[in-house]
Amino acid sequence: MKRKIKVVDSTTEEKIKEAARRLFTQKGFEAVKTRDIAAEAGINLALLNYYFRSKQKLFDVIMMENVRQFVQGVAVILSDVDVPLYAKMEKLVGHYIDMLCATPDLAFFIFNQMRIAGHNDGITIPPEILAAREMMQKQISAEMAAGRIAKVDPLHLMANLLGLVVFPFIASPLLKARRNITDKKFMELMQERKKLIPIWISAMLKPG
Amino acid sequence: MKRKIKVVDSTTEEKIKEAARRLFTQKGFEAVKTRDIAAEAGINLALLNYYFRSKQKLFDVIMMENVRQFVQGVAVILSDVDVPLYAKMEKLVGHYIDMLCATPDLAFFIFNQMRIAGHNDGITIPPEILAAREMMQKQISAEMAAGRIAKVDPLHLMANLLGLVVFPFIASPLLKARRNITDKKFMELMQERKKLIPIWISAMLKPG
DNA sequence: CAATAAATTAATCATTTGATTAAAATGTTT
DNA sequence: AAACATTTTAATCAAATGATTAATTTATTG
Repeated sequence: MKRKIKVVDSTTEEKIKEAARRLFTQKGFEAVKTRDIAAEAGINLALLNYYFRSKQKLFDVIMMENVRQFVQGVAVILSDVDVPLYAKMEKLVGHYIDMLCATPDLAFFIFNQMRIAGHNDGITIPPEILAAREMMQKQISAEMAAGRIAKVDPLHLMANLLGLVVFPFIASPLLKARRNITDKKFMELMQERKKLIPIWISAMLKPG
Repeated sequence: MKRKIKVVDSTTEEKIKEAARRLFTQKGFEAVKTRDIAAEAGINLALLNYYFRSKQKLFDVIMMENVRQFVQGVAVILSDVDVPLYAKMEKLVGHYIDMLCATPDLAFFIFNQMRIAGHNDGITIPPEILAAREMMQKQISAEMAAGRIAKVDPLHLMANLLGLVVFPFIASPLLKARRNITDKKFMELMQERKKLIPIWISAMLKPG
């Protein structure tokens, strides 16, 4: 049967996927029961298996889409050799903060899955990201060689940059635990960080 | 019955707790089955309930001990008003990095639980930590007022400090995904960070 | 040693949970 | 409308899972 042109995509399949995405991203694979998904989506339990064969298959779909969302755009930004390092950093930070403001649970989900994967078999980092990272690191190394930034292991820089961007979202319950930090205030602070993080990184990188 | 003096504490109760700690900390509550714990501990399934009443109760014990471990010492370091800010930072960073090197999964476990708690009822931050944080923030505010450090929301500083320390452990699978980063190399880099993070933070804080 | 308490085991229960099935409802085609 | 395919539903299954029980073994006490 030919699918109708999806306008709002409120098809059953999509309802299940959206419910599953919310729950899986928030609670992880094991904590979510197929009946939870069915209830959240407002559909019959059997339809989950009708459309996705199994809970695991459904999760794999969500997982793939989540990884793609987390990764999409980043490779493009990092790979562009013409953009100087500082501008690239600004772009990257802005991109990630915007994304995490929209879907705050995403970071946790991704890193959790990587950790689980690490405990089991191998880890699957999208190759585009690995490539983009190599390119970024070459650019960093060049800056170091030119003496424009301090010489430290590039991994430190990657960790610092990502950590400054991502960590507040992972630790948001701790940070919000102060009375005067509302959700709104938190988001404002994250917006501030778009400008602050590149400045901070630059300060950290001053040679000497 | 009087307990024998615990020498190595290889009692059944302790074996269960250690197995449960490993599994819960690594995989979370839902993913761990009581039979997994029994197998890991090498004991009969019924003994788990004999000693801890239920899976939930056992988890609560582990949870409390994990939080305590994550928090212990920090309040002491932060609260000492006599120690100047920079020295305090060095102590704090060293303490956390040492702890996370010993038990790398701990950070993830803690933040995950806080997130889950946040989705449900309220969040429970140990009051000692809240108090210590207030005190630390006062000290920071004083430095700002004296013009010795840049004026930004203290929450940024807390996020930066914690993020620089904790994030590498949360993202270690990503960071290790490079061929030349072994576990040993990773640990060495974390040791380096003990000295680097205070320097970085100082650079970030330069008023100006 | 006998008696009592504590620790351990195997078997079993009652739910939960992922998945399937057969029938009913809805939609599409001719 | 008749025939057919697709989607949805209620009922059910089999395995997994947290927990309990009754019996057995081991340790402690009088």
